[in-house]
Amino acid sequence: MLVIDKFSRKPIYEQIVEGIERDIVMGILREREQLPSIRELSALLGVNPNTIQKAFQELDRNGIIISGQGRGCFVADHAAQRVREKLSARISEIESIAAELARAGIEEEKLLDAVRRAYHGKNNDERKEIL
Amino acid sequence: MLVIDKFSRKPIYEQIVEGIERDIVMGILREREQLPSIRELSALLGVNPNTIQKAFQELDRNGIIISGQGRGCFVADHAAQRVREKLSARISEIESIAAELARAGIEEEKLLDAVRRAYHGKNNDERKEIL
Amino acid sequence: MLVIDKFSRKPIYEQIVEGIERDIVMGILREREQLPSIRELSALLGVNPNTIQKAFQELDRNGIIISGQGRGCFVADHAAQRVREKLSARISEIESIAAELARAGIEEEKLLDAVRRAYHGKNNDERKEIL
Amino acid sequence: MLVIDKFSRKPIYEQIVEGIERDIVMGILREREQLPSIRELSALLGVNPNTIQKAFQELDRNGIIISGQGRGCFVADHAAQRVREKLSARISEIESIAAELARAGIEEEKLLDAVRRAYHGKNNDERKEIL
DNA sequence: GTGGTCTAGACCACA
DNA sequence: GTGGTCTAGACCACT
Repeated sequence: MLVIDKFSRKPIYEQIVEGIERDIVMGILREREQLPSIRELSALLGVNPNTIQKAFQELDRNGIIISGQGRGCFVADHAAQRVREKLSARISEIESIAAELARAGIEEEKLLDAVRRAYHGKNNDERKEIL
Repeated sequence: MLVIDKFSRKPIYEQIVEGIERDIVMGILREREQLPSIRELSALLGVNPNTIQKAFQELDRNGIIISGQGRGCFVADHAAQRVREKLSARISEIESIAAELARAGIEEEKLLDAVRRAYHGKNNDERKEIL
Repeated sequence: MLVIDKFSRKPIYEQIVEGIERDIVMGILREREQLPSIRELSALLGVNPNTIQKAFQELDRNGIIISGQGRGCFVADHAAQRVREKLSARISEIESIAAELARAGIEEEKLLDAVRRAYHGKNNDERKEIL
Repeated sequence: MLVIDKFSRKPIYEQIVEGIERDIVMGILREREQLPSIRELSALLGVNPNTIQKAFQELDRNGIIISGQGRGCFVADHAAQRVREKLSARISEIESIAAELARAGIEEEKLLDAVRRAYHGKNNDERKEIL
């Protein structure tokens, strides 16, 4: 859980943000639960504390965690809900890629299949039967 | 044709690459046709020549244009085809975003609708994200 | 009386200070009355004793409580009066915020309304900013 | 214009954010105008580039400036408007202070006067006749 | 112990 | 040249 790839083009702090959001949305991290401290995570991931701090700051800013001096960081109330909203915004990303492909003459069915594969493919995790 | 937005998040050279690819795939630029020179484009778009240069390099590297030294740049044979192949690769991008949203519990129908909107909706303006 | 919110942005010791001041000014705590001991309060609020200690120090420093060693803490004479003076100082805080908003072109009436709402409105819950 | 106080309790980066916002709302910085580069400001203010960067990042995040690699930072379209909205949010700050003072028995008229002073006092800058 | 800010200095991608 | 990320290491306020 929460592995980061130091050589990815995606900034480390973003990987951390997304990793934590993923843990929240999947229920691995529960609301009001305390997160590992910045220094702890820093040691754990082999990443500079400032980098973790930046990730936490971003999460805090978005109301996904609450952090306070001397107290530590906690998953905020309704965090999962907020993450879901944030993810919903990515739908427009799909729409804009699709529009680009549409213009280039790629068949619509191919894209629809890609989406269906993502939802029904073998790669779906065990959460399906939970919901 | 080929407007660039200096205030977009997207790197300028990338906007140029995509703009030219779009023109090729839509038949506005035809195979073996000569492209404007770097200096011309630079003046036309109000963009640093180095930036145009970088875009052309990228297109050359992908076999979409041929840029011999001194003789100017030409649309490569089968360029449209190659662009289409390149774009097809973006389907997997959609699939991976879809997988992420699936994991977060976003409904499949929302994504399918986004794709359909892109194909059948009016006003498919790719520059939406530019702000 | 005196609930603290561990998830608030406001430091816990500050919440305690303000809570006690509020109780004094509202007559819930009377002058010369003894306050609960640090250990008691600590247990009661689920808060680190050092934090209570810090809050009491602050109150002592401002002459609002008297904390002799070992004998416990007592509400000081004229405590309510001092709290009121301290609060009056916050009027200048309002003035400086108002000046800032004035400079930005916010309408005066909006601020006057905010004040009137605070005095005449229902449901004046200070803990609004807590999230 | 844009002086910072290194010894203030308010973080330097916040002072910079507010200073720039103030300049925007007062029309000193106009929309689409380029800001000084991070390194320039850094030298100018005697502050570490990272600190400036943090301030700019915050402004960017709020859509008040737009910054892009290699391009520099620019005041965003509708920046002044956004700043004004952000400031409007501070009215609730006034309301919550007012509520606190109301509870303590401070007279309403004192607060109203404070607001009026801010709007009609001698401290008002020259922008009054401009609007 | 915790998180938050700041500095110094490096490296990268973009124009 | 520009902004963006990361590291190392310091100091502060809060628990």
